[in-house]
Amino acid sequence: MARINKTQYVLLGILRMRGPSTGYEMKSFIDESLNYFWMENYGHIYPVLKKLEETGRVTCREEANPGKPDRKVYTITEAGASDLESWLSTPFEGIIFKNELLLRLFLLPPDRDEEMIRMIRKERDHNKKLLEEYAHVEEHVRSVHGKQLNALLTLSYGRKFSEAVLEWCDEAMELLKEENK
Amino acid sequence: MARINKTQYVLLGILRMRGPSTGYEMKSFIDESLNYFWMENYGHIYPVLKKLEETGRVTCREEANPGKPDRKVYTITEAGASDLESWLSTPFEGIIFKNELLLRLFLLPPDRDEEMIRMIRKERDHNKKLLEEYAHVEEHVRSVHGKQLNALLTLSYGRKFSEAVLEWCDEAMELLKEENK
DNA sequence: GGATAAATATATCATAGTGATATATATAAT
DNA sequence: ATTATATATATCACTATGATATATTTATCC
Repeated sequence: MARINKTQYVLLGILRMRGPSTGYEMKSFIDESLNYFWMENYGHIYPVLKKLEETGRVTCREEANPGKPDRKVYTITEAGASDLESWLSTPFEGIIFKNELLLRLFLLPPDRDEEMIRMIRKERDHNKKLLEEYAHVEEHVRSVHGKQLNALLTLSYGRKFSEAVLEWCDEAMELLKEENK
Repeated sequence: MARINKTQYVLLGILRMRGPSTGYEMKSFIDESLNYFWMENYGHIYPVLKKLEETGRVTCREEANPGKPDRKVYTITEAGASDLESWLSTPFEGIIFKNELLLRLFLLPPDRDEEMIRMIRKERDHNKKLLEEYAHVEEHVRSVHGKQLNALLTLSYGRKFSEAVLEWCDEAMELLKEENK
């Protein structure tokens, strides 16, 4: 199974959703909206945009932008839209998941419980903060977009996940404390 | 912040934990034990092993292995162990998380609820299966290793996560059904 | 007022990481 | 008898990441 470049579909999807945009605008949008479950960076966005143009899936018009680099405004073509649709209809792969906390806990030799506890506590704090953020974002989404189902679904996923992590942290700490009695 | 190659620490950690091993054995171990939160592949393991040897963090002895390629058995050196320790004491980054399901839900235009439901159902089934697997593995870990805290902690993380996903799937389906009434 | 940071906008580079594939043989399962 | 799996190494092309370079305007801080 050939590995496929998903960035191209992210960009096509955003162009379809938001209309003509620059690479910079799309990156900002990704950072705001997809950040909890997907990320992209310029080092990938610009080359992919170039390739999308070469293969006729987007068109580009340059706009003068006094003092700053010219804006390259991309628009999705019909070929691009149909390409996006056909990708959307393929079966998808699961979640790519690399958890450095679990890796470190696993690699740490026995009798290093203090370090474990320190790491777990950090993770706990982090997820507490995330949950607060989600609450704010959800409020914002509900007020601004009416019922933006997609956004709400992805948000609730993030919330469920962080809640699960919090529970796990508490249980893990309990286990470690018990062990040290 | 320079990006660092984590594979090297995974390999050093495994060598410290399991003693002298070949690349193949370490890959098998990763697939069995870390698979739920970390993965590595040969395309990275072999080059990194070579580099670890060049930088004196492992030693290598070749063993004849009639009919098959020579086994290259790697052993962690003191330099390697201290390098591992110093990495273990650095602050760690969060979870790398790329969720293709959420991406697709987000990119799908409105009024495509059937497709959404299909995707969510698939995710639900997948996590149901995972939970069953975890139950078996946990039994095995508890019986074989006595109280292997690390393994139990990572397992319970996986369980919590899948449970959260199941809950989310059910809620998401409810939301979608309500919307279509 | 002057310095600093952030926003706008493009792009490239080296390195990290992935999936497929090549090579070769023994053994186990169908 | 055939096929799949396990053992064992290694490379390749491509994807993805983080840092950095360039250049200007605008906003913020002391």
